[in-house]
This record gives sequence, structure tokens and C-alpha cells, in this order.
Amino acid sequence: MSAKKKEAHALQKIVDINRVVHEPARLLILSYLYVVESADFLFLLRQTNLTKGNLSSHLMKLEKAGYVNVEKNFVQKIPRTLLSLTKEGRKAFHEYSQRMKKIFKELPG
Amino acid sequence: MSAKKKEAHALQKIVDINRVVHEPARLLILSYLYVVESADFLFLLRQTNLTKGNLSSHLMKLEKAGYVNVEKNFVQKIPRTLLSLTKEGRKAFHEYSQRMKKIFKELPG
DNA sequence: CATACTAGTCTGTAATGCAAACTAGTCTAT
DNA sequence: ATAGACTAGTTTGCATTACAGACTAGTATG
Repeated sequence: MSAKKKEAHALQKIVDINRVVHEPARLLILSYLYVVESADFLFLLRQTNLTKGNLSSHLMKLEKAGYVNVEKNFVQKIPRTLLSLTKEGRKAFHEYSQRMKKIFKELPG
Repeated sequence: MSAKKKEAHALQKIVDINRVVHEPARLLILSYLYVVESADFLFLLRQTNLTKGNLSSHLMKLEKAGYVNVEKNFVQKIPRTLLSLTKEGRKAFHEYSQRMKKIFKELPG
């Protein structure tokens, strides 16, 4: 039961992938935030090539999940939204990344 | 054209992830099919812990994408559905896997 | 003044994932 | 013989999602 059981175990992890992180658009957003620590809406908009509406809704979802901190302020009368990962967001992304690495290491192909 | 433009960051690859493969349930199904080469509906049902309806619809989607071959026959009066990866399915899974490995190698965390 | 730009949010919609209900037939026990 | 349980799936209905375009609100410029 050695090799087969181990394989089955790795694959089973696929089923409880964190879908908040798993969605490509959000994975991209989180990746940027993970690197830069803090970014504004327009930076993410340009980097991700998402539409505003789409980016906005993904950020809202990430905020609701407690992964992203949304901080609104003004820079010389111009509104600015500053995004950053929360501790939970950082943890979730890290765990997702670790899990996926493990899955793909044991996956065929 | 400058060579600078060509430095396609790994993160950019996230945006065109193959969503047919990316969906966890289907990733799981494809993983099993990739290993065993051929499996029946009930085998997949048990291995994946999906509900019948859910498994059925995912298989239909995979079939429609040309990734999975669905072959129905009878084994002593009992209907059986045999699933196997097509060449395209095998290729798609392999490419997805390679791409994800690359992404996660360059990802922080 | 108006036109363009910055910075987003809101709304409508088509697609998706999911499970329960349903279909169709077989096997078993009474 | 027929009720009940099981096999093997498909269909249906629903709630959620992702997405883009329309819209709001304010600023800078000619």
C-alpha cells in the first residue's frame, strides 16, 4: 500500500484547494501584493490587465476573505486606494503555494 | 522591438491558465486518468468523492473540450462508462502541469 | 465651458459548480 | 411476481462567479 496510498493522498489534497486563492485573477493579484507588500489600485490594474470592475470585485472578495487590507486616502485631492496583504492573506497564499508545489511534485506529467 | 519587452514574467502566465484543467475537481479527475490510462465512472466516483451529478457534468465538460473519451458499453447487462484521456487531454494536462510548476517555482512563498 | 483624465463602484449577464431529483434497468428475497 | 435495494448514470434547478460595460464623482487642462 506504500506508493499507491501515498499517491492517492497527494491527489486528495486537490479537492480542498483554497478557491479564493486558486482563481487565476486573484492568484495574480496576491502574487503582486506578496512581492511589493503594498500597491495601489492603478498599479494592480496595469500589472494584471484586468478591467476595473473585475479588479474591484476580486479585491472586494479578497477583503471579505480577510486576505487584503483596503485603505483609502487622498493624495493631493486625488483619491487613492492602497492594497496590502493581511497576515491571514500572507499565510493563505503561502499555504496555497506550498500545497500546490507538493501536489505538482507528486503529480504525473 | 526591444528585448526588454520579451522578458515575460512568470506571473503573467497566470492569466492564461487553462481553466478547464485548473478547476480542482477536473484536475483531480485528469490526474487519475493520466495515471491509470482508463477508468470507469464508478471508479472515478469513489476516488474523487464527487457526487454523481457533479462528476457527470465535469466529464461532459472534459469531453466537450476534447480531453476525455467517453465509451459506453455493457458488462453482462450492466451499463458501464469507460473514460480515458485523449491525446489532447494528455497534452493539455501535461502543459498545465508544466506551466504551474514553472509559475510556482518563480513565485514567492 | 467642455473635454479628457483619474479613480473607482455598480449592474447585468452568461457561465460555472454543485447536489438533489429523476430515469432506466438489474438483482435479490419473499 | 413483485417489492425493495442496488447499479449507473442524466437532467434539472439553484446559488455563486467572473467579467465587462455603464455609471458616478471629482480634477486638470485647453
